Amino acid sequence: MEHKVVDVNSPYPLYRQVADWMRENINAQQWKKNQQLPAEEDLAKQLEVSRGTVRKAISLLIKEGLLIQIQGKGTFVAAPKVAHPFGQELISFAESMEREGIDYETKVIKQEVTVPLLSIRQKLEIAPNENVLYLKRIRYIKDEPVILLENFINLTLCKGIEHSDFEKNTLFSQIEKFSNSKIRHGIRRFEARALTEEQANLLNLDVDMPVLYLEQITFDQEKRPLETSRVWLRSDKYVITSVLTR
Amino acid sequence: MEHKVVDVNSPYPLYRQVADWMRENINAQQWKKNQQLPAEEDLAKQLEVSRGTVRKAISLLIKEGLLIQIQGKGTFVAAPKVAHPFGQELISFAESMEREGIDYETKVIKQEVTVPLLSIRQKLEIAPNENVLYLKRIRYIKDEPVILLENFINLTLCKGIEHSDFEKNTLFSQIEKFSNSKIRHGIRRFEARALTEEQANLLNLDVDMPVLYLEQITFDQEKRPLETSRVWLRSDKYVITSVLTR
DNA sequence: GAGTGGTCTAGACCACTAG
DNA sequence: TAGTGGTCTAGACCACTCT
Repeated sequence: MEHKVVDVNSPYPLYRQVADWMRENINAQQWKKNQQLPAEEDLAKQLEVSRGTVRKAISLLIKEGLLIQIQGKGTFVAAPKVAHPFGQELISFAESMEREGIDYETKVIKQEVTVPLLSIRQKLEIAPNENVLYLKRIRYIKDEPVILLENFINLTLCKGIEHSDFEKNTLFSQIEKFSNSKIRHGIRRFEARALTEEQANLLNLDVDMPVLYLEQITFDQEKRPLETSRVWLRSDKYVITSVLTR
Repeated sequence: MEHKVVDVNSPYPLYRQVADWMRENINAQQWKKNQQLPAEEDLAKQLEVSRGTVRKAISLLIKEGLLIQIQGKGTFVAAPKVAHPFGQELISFAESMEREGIDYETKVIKQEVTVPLLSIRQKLEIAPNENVLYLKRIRYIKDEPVILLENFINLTLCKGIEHSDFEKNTLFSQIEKFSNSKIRHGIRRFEARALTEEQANLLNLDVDMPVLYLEQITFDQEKRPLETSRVWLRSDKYVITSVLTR
């Protein structure tokens, strides 16, 4: 064997290292569609971890829609590739596109420190005099506008973030850097919306074209709201799929 | 103590029994919002199960959005009640409404055995001569139409289901009964759509009102497609929320 | 330092699938 | 019957939070 898959000295937990290794095997077609994986016990022996650790890694990839398990038969690479593993894992659009290997560009339309409206203050649980960073961006795929994003970032928790370059860095990475905490969970709410004229222009769509609209609040490990955002998605260009289990 | 929470002779796994007991405690306000739960170790001792079983139960309720865990602090009842725990668990609209205690009615508009179009056949992986049950229903909440559903059910796998009464029974329950298998996972795809005139009439909306549209395929434990459906949701009346973790 | 959740192990037995 | 995943246990140690 070339080199060990898992490294006990890594800052990442073993099950995450195992999952990353498996995801690589799938992406690189080492493990092909519908192919059966080695038994959990065998993988555990090969990687020199316990079966529980292998199972935890597998369960992550099942959530992502990459693997399927059938009792008595085995573990298999899932056939349909999921466009965006949306409903399960808190993942930014940037992270999702990077994981899928999609090239995209981000254009910042507005970036300013401001005092937000009540509805935003309530979501961020801040006082009337506290500032937020307002960010308005467009994401392009193949030079076509696909996502329009408005973010309101809690400046009390993310001091200094207002000077970041959001065309080069993702919002999540900057939030984790400046808030000195970890993004842990989020709430997303889906709706269908019509576009305003300005938004339609930005997304290169007709005004009465329906788009997927979602509102999101992102929290840190202490359940403090770091950010809230509104997102308009061209569902003709960017599909949101979710794999659910029972 | 009145009686044991878990029963080793039950057909349900222990972690599910523990999760059900916890959900009951939350619903009955025995455990109130933001309240801290006993430590995992204490719960395990009290319920006479291992800590791993308690952790598995807790992780289920975290997926449902009912609990929150913070390392070093504890496990807490989540504050915001989620409208529809959508993105995580494969759950039918009927099940979700029942769990939330929402009263609803179902009206069957059409129920017929038919040979479907190619796109449906592909989703259900059936031959050109195989029949499906086509079902068109509307769900009402407080006498207002909220959800329009079209289902195509694999009749090869669910023989006899075409005579069921779908105003009295949920689709999932009938599928599991007639297919003699268990629904295990599903794929959902979100879009925004405008309504046709007929659909607008059925949902009591204007034609150009955007609605949330979703397509779904439901599979059994062997990954065979049992059903595919198209759903139109009035997002002004029925909110889809999802709690995500990282 | 005490208390909490997060990770990991080694081993056991059960339930389901297939030959 | 052999091979697979599903469940469960008991115990260990680590990382984080709070005082």
